Amino acid sequence: MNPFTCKVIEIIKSIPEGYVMTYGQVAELAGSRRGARQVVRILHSMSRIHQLPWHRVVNAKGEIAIREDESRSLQLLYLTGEGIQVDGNGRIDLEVYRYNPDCGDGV
DNA sequence: AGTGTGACTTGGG
DNA sequence: ACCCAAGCCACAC
Repeated sequence: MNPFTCKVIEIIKSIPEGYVMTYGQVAELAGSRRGARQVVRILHSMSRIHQLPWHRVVNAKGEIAIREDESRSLQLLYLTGEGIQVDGNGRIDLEVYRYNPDCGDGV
């Protein structure tokens, strides 16, 4: 397993309850700004194995990235269950719920 | 080996 | 605010 994958997993596991991160954010923290798609693949592949909170990962628009499937409803349920406000289109206020490991605690 | 696709991102109209 | 196009990377056929 390459360090990038490992980092991505660790980062996603570090997302606190009630907060979300974008794919690009995770990828950048893992060391690859262009790795957003790779993050997606890792989530798809490892979420079940590593029990990752995949529902706390959204796209840059702050919207639930997944297509219209059961999983999307499940993610919506998880997010709202953690206290995150999601609108009818599955959109989230990134300015409010975005988690910054580098600044979220110190600032 | 080449082509197509995706739970993405950013920039421009 | 919304829609469209181009860029990127890894995997599947």
